[in-house]
Amino acid sequence: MANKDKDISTEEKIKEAARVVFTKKGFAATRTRDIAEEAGLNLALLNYYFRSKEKLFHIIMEEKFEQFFGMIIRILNVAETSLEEKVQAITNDYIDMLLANPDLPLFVLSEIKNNPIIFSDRVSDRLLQSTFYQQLRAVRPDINVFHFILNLLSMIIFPILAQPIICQIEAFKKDDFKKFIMQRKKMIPLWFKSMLSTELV
Amino acid sequence: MANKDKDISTEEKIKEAARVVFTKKGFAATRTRDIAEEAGLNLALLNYYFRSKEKLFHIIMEEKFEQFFGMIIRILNVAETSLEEKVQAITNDYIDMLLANPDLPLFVLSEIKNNPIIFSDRVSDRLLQSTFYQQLRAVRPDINVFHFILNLLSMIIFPILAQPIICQIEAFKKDDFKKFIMQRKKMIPLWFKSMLSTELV
DNA sequence: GGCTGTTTTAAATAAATGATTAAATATTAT
DNA sequence: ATAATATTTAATCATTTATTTAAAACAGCC
Repeated sequence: MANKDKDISTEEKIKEAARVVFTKKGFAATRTRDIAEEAGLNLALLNYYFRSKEKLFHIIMEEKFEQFFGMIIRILNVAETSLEEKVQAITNDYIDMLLANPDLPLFVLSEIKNNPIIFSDRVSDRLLQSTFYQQLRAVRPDINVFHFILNLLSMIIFPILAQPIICQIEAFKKDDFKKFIMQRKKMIPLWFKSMLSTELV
Repeated sequence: MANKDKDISTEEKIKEAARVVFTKKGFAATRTRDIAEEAGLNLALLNYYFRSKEKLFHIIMEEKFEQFFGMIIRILNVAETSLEEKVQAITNDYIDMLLANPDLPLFVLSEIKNNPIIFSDRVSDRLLQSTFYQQLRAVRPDINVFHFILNLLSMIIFPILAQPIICQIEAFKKDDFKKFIMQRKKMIPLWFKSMLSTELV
């Protein structure tokens, strides 16, 4: 084998370019030439290192799915933390992650819709067996607590999805958007708590 | 001019097929052949009636943007209704519309992101000048009430976006998803009210 | 029926794009 | 240093796909 440094370097350059372009434009809209250009490399190298556009895409997609779901699952499954602590942790860490990866949610939602494979690691099951889920059920045995999980994720993720719309509002420039989202770090846990104790008439 | 009925019929057949395919797959992933096939018509007719794939797409896109934003803007601008009534109306009507058009939100978000044009009718400005916005400010002058608008839309729209994920959960079959969303019609207004009266520490 | 303009069709064209090849260059091992 | 191996490049191929064309089918009208 040749120089390991260089091997990793070009292969990783391609993957990094693929991450950027695929998550920004999705599978169908990205051309292999876009990735090669983003990486500053010859087009043929994509097929040399990864056999095809599809194979490269699958690698990136799996990575991104793990990035999207992994953090949620891990936090919700911690046994020692309280409900409030989990909400706080999700809100904080997930907002930070999404601000650093604003293309991630739309990418994941789009590609799952195009190709609703059964998740290899059964994300959904792990969610339903999480300690968070059990803790919620203990507080609100009267309703399907999946509503609350969805509300929490909605309030965190949707504003990121809507960023291109929100940023067209006069009052919002690039910087303001980040500030606006950061404000939510404090408020979402409070709102969540209020919702959780809302009586259904 | 020849038979008007037939003119409208084929032209409308193409538009209807284009609505279905474009909203399901987005611009890049749909081939003109897909639309022709969906319409049951010869491929060349697309270019005969509409000059190009792009021109046809723009027509559908404008339609869909109006469908997505129009109802919100109209309800939020009614002068006579109370805050509670507006929340109730948005929740009810918008959930119904989205259940009938589940591909709409992802389509709109994707295409706006690809091409963040300034909206011709200034959706964002109309939102900031709506009576709903003023009513919210009257109740909560202490914080940026755009947070509340976003929370409301998040809780309504995000579950539809996440349907392909949600429906992989064992407990959710197609029918259950609709029931689940319908339950939210009653709860979202109550949750919203709770959030609105949440004190920030 | 025959003329006129419109609509539809099948086939041709041209551009875009994923993939391959063969030669050139660089790296490693002997 | 030299052979062997691995990587990179430019050019090309093959396929897909949007668009055009030219002729056929059709409708309305005198």
